[in-house]
Amino acid sequence: MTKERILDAAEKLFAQKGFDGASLREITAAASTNLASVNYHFGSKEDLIAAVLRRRMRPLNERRIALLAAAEAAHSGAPPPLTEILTAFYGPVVELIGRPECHFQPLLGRVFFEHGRAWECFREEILPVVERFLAALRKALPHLEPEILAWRFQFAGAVLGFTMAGPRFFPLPSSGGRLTTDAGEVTRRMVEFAAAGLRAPVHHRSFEPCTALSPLLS
Amino acid sequence: MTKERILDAAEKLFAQKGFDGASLREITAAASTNLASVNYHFGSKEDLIAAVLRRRMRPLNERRIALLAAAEAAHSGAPPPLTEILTAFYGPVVELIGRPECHFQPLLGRVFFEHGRAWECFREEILPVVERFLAALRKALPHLEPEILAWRFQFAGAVLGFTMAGPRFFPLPSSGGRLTTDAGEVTRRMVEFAAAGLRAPVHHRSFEPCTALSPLLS
DNA sequence: GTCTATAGGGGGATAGAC
DNA sequence: GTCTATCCCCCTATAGAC
Repeated sequence: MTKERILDAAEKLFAQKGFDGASLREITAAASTNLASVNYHFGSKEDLIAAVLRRRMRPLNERRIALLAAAEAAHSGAPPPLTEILTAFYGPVVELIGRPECHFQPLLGRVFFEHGRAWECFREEILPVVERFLAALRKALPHLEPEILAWRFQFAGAVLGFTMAGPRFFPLPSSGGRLTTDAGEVTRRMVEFAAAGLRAPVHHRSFEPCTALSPLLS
Repeated sequence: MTKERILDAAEKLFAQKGFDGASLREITAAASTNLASVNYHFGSKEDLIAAVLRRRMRPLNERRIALLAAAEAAHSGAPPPLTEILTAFYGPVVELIGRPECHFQPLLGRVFFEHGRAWECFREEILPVVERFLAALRKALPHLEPEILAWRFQFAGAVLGFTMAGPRFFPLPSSGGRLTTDAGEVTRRMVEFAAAGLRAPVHHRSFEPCTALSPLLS
């Protein structure tokens, strides 16, 4: 199917060069078709971007919700452990690493910095998921102020978004070369980091002693 | 100075529209000058991007190193607490929020997804800082395997990069509207999240029970 | 140092044949 | 559905006057 080939090529090139950086010309060339086919099948470049995002996000988000519901059901009413909630959120994305034909992961980080159709589409797709997971987290962490929980879930999302762009600080000379890309391993590391972060004690107004740094904290 | 006006306009427009999305035409128009002045002062668009990044990153990174050194000195040899190390890393960036003429923060997230000169320049500037902070963290967390520490510091960087793009999941209906943008408050929340994440217990191979999710973890 | 003018290429969109 | 050809716009870079 031409439509699928265009989506595949667009996903790959958008991931490599960004939404602005990849032209319809190179996308259609990579898909072994012509410029006009994009407008025939999708209408415009912006609509193509939205289609690329939606194709992956819809099943992804359904799986997230299903995993969360399964975790909740397994604990029959009691809130599931943070690790399970976070695994339901991260896991379906990290799984994509194992699919060589899928180049969606870097887009997941990029959309955060977009302002047009790409962001609107992503926001539409992700908002119900965020609401659903925030509700589960509120039950698991009832002592946390909603605003602090909201910040911390944003942080947890950041961990995912950046990790999916590839570990770009590394390899450093001092980190001894490559980092693992095993999906289960990566998920575990993100989950243990974010779970601890979500559970962190809340410091109101100050956590002394930060003597040398106090001017920073007003 | 024309050169400064170009840098200011470029920073603002790059932050709003991305490096590809902002054209030299609109940048020079915003800077009340002409196209040719960019090539006169900087050489090319890529060189302008590098100049925009370096102008902010150099003092920023010097301040990070100085704050870390001060924290280490204040503890006379003993490793400083994680909160101080992280405050030295985050603080100088978050401080920029208070400077309305500075639009550098979103760029800090964007560069992670770039592949050309922008990334090379960012990498050059950030690598010594990463090495320096990793060394400090190794002393503060000597039990952590270097590879796990490297991943976790990457996560800590992700928290910063995404937060500087603005809390884009929010405001959600359920989060009750706006989140604070107070610099000290934001720093504290990032620091407490990341400090807990860095200190998290390490789960090798599995953290049961994740019954409903076990297929995810291979 | 600053400008105008233009070269030269590449972009998205579309008309119209097949 | 698919293609070629083309329109028209905007891009970066540069030459050359002042």
